[in-house]
Amino acid sequence: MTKPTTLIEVARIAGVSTATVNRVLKGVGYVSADTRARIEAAIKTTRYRPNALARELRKQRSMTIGHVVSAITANPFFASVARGAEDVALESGFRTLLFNHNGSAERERQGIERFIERRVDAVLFTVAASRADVTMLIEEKIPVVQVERAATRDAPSVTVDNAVGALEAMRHFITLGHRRIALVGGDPDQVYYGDPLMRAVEDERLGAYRAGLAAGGLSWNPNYERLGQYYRHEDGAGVQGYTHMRALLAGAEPPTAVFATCDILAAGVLQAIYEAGLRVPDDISVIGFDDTLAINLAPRLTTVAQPMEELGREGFKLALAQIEGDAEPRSIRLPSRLVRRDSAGPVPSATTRRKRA
Amino acid sequence: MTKPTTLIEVARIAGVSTATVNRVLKGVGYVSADTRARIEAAIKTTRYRPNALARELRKQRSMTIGHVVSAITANPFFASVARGAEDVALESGFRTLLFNHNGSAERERQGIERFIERRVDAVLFTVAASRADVTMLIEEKIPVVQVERAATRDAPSVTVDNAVGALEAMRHFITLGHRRIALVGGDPDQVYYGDPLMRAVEDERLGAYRAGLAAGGLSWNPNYERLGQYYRHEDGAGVQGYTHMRALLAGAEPPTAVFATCDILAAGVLQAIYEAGLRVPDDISVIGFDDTLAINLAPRLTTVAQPMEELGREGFKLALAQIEGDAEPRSIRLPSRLVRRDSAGPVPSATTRRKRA
DNA sequence: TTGTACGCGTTATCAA
DNA sequence: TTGATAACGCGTACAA
Repeated sequence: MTKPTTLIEVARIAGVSTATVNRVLKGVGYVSADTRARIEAAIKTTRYRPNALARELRKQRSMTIGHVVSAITANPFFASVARGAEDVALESGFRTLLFNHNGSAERERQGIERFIERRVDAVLFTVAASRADVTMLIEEKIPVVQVERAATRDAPSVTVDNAVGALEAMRHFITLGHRRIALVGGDPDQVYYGDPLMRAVEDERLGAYRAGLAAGGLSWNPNYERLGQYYRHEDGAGVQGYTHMRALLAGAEPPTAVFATCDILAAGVLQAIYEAGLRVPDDISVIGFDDTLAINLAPRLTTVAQPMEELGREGFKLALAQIEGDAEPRSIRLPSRLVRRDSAGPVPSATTRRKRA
Repeated sequence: MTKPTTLIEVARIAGVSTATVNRVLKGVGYVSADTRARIEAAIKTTRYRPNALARELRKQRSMTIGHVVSAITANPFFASVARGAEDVALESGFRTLLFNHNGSAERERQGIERFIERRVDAVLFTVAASRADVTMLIEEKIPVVQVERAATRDAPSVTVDNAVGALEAMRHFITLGHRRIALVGGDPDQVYYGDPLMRAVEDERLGAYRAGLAAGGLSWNPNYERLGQYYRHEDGAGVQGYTHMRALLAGAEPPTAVFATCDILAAGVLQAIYEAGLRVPDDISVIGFDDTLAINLAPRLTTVAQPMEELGREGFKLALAQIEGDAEPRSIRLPSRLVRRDSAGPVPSATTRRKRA
């Protein structure tokens, strides 16, 4: 509350000009050892702290990047991406301003508005709620980077090759002898209103499931494909996966393997299996996606990991490149990969299954 | 990159002074309908955005509060608290600047340093890494609020009454007929170096366990009390609970109920039980603490919930009260409460147990 | 080697 | 009803 000391005050105490104080502060230019000592003493005794607001106003550079995320509480994925971005930003002397839009385009708009007023040097979208918000920033000439999903091709993005890891998962199932493989996943048509760009994530995962089936010589069974939302913001997470799995178990020929395209869905799948008194992977194998909840589930979930922190780190780097005017910032694509843990095992033999029944 | 329009420019275009523009911007004072229209037109065509940096410098009020958290990725608890604080801050026109210290006092120090330079109006600590950082801010006359744990009595805090919910959990176990109840929890002596204030959380939970035992007429069994860290920042979460539960199961008389004082520990407990081929709650009942992972585990975990978002909200309110100079900001204490789901059931009868063995 | 002085964009006081 | 003008705290070009 008592106002902090200013540079002017330090100068007055040391009996020099602000320019000289600034020289010792920045460590540039010539300063006699004598005056330097006096100034340093003054800085110490007054506990002087530079005012970042004034500096940023003067330099026209806020050293801040805004990071819009869906909702840090809805999916640990976002927390990890945010942390990756924060870490690398800090190293470059930047701070990140985090903002949760919680799925609301209106709220996102307000957040962006404040980012602009705050004169952030760039904005990261770890999934924009609305494409309009992204394009608005582009029009304002503010560097933008889209992480995980791109809403427009007019700004660079760092996305994940979802297919590579998903195909690995499918191959794993098939190698283990599974022939009745179900999918519990996000519906490209429902997620983000089926936007042609945003749905790429779901298209890739779903595509890999189907391609994996074909590659294994298995035919596609519509009853084994359960598509919907990942989770709803209102109710608790997991319910979607649970519901899908219940339906699958109630079907004529339940699958022996389930590929859930999100760990939160996988958690629900495990709950339904548990409730049915079945064991994983003895009766049914499960593979998830993301590697968020995976390590905490029982059994420890085999899952397709996304490089979450790296997404954040690369996102920041792309932003920095634009801030510094580097020519043509390109988009980046990172791989996903299968992490084998304990939820995927050999298909139960007919005898095993009979014994258990 | 092209610099944004300034108020001066708007004034020039509208052919008035900055003072007049400011009047219409703020909606105060007298402005003729005619000039108002001209000014509004100028604002619209130039897409003018006020510069928050300049405003804050001038007003000596950053409308920003810093929020130091342990690590938003280590425990979803922190993400929820952060979100609660952000939500209510936004409503009051404040923004929050989030900072993860990741358990490092040194990193926390740097974060604080930047908060000060940024002239944040207050700082929230959702668990400080070092008491020194809290006291430093107090000396700088910057309002501080401690959330979940207090490192010093010299600043207000919003904490949780851990005992009330924990006792409820113990009573629940006892009502269900359990007599062999184990604890898997944080060790007051290890957590935060056994600091007398910081360990209050663990003291309360552990105390409630013992008190609950006594209240149920049960004797305390040292073999049933497994204390340690919650999780380590390096390796994956959950391992601690898993290890503890393995030991418990290997003992002579395994417990029929386990109270884990953190959902992450509970997740590990469930993993060990699952691996042993036992069922929850049929063979063993489990209750967790926090209500973070709970909803996603199998079976859905009965747990003692902390009002996480409310912790954040109240934390901000306490900070705001200090900023506005309200007399004597008091500390606040919120209740915890048992949330019954599917992981706690009646103690298995001797016959049931024999049949299953 | 050191100092002067202006500008960054707002807010707000005081005159007109 | 409107306008000049002085801060806010820092950085820096230029002068001394």
